[in-house]
Amino acid sequence: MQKRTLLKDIASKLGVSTAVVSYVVNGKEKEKRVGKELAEKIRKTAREMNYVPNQIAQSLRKGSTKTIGVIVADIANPFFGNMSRVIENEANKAGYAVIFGSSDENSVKSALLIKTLINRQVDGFIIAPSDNSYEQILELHNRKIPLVLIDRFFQDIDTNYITLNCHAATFEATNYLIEKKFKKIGLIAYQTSMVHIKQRIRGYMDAMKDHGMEDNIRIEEVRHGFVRKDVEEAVVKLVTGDDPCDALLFVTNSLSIAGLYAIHKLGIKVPDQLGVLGFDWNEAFDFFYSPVTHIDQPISEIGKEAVRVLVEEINGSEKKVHMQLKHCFTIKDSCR
Amino acid sequence: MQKRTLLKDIASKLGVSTAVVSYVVNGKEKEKRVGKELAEKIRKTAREMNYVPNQIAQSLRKGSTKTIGVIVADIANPFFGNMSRVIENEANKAGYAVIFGSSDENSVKSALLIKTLINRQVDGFIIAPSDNSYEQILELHNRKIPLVLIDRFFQDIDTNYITLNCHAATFEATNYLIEKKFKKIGLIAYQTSMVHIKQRIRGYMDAMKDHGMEDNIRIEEVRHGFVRKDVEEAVVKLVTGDDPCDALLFVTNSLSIAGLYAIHKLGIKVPDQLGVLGFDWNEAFDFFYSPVTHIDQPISEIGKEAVRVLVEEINGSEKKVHMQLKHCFTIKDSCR
DNA sequence: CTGAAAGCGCTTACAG
DNA sequence: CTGAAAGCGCTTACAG
Repeated sequence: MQKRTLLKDIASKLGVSTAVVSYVVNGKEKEKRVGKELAEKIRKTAREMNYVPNQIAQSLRKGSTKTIGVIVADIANPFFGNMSRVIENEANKAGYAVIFGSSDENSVKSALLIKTLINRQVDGFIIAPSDNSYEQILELHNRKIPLVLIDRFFQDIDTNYITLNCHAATFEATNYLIEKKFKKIGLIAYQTSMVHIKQRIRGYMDAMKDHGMEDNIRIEEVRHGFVRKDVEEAVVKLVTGDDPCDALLFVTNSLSIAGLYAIHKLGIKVPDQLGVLGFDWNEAFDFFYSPVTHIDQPISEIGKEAVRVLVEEINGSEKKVHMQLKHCFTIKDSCR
Repeated sequence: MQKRTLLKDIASKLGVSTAVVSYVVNGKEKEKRVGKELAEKIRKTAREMNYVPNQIAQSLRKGSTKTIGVIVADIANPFFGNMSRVIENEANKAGYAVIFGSSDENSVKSALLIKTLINRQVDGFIIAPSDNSYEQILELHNRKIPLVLIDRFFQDIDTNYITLNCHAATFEATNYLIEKKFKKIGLIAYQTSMVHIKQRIRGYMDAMKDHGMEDNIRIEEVRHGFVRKDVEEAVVKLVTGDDPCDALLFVTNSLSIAGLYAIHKLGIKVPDQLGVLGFDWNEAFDFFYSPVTHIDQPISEIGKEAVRVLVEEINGSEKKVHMQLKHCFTIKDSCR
């Protein structure tokens, strides 16, 4: 094993103290008024000896690891995969490394991840909080650990958050379906107490009510961990029988995909027999025989803002940022 | 900010040395023969004061960070997203955290990521090496930094690697197409010097030759960073004109998707006018109007083995592991 | 302009 | 059985 160069190796080679070397390699030669030739000599030797600072030692000394912890539901889900990619890029640009963890919407896993990351002294967190993680987030908040929530938030914890304006998204989507003359619009959502889902449901309900269609409101809530099965049952329930829905609105990426599988299996023709409106983009939407009209989240903007706000809090900002960004609406063929 | 509990806080509260406290919280009370009641008292106090060890300090002292660096081409690509998820789970089980980075198949980014992760003292690497990263991998190898390559490898660097047996995969796929009476089978690959792609091309060529079809070999190589455009041009070139291909074989996930877009756009009917065979699973394959027959990689096994082998090397194993796993073959409708 | 020394929070060989 | 002390590799206030 080729030995790593240390600060003191450079210092002893040059017969100076580690302090000067540290000043120079950290670009503080000006304020510490290190001699010009000495500085040059140190830089040259450092380069020759291939010196790279040990960041663990720096971290311990400075109390900052330049690392952020990111917890999402599942990094293999395209929505979170793309989001993670944006966060990674932005964080790296700002000099931070990122440790990712997937909670699977499970509060036990989430608690474990948070604990692990705290042990590792991350400078802050970006979290898409799972159901039942209220106490965990509250504790981070109380301990004043820099934190930005994404995708979801808690109404009575005053953390930073960057989310979609979910109500506006499903409100517009529902209005669009109504405008396209769909009458019996069913909604498929998760069974959860999380606000973002509640808002999505509320947006749908408000649009229905605005058009005097409250009697046609049909909502099915499915369980995490049983998505494929529950969605299939929900679709069957909503579109078969003697008073079937003529359109379905799904409120997340994974629900949309599971819904498409179910619709495909039932042999129902989209959009002739059934209008379909999805949430978040998924490559598969484009390849469905009737490309899927959907709500698009500004993933890139959410990720960038999350990193920006987090870095500001790490640097001492006390102002809490609450952003609810606007969706985009991509019209394809599935509900014309 | 609620102050963090330190080892010495517990020690001074109990009037003992930090040494004993350290022994107890690390479960070494047996071998250090700490008194039973004292051990119990320390454990209780640690719990009450909510003690969690500062892992940065531990790392500095022990010279091990219990962190691994993972570099893939793009974590937002489903293949690498799923792979990363497996690696994350396995690493966490083994007590390691994971720092991810995406190289975008760019050797400059890759070099930067490796440097950053080395500064951060990761205990080892799992890397899907990008084109032109030969020197970087060689240096890691020479410095004896624990390392497992996945998905790709270099023939003349004796690192651990866990990959697919790529030759076997395209060999079988091509044989399948031939068996289904396709005659002019075109291949779309990346323009690269990486062995895994070369092997995939070779598997196709060998199968063609075995059937005396060497004159029908048609290969197009596209550039990273221009996938959508180049693949479209390649498809046009291969399937139009006066001697068109009757089937196309794609050698990666992203090429397959780009190919499906192009085929869709051209209005070509699959499988009647053109057989299609893809690489790696993608949700979109299932939703293409003619679900895509494809080669499936054992992602879960690759990820698990990679972590297992890496942890063994970190723990001192000198034996290099070279595994080329067998693919699965999923038959759908796109080339019957 | 430069250096000696303390200290970040741990672990562990050593002495008692 | 227990404690005092060194040391991991840095940074930085302080003294000269």
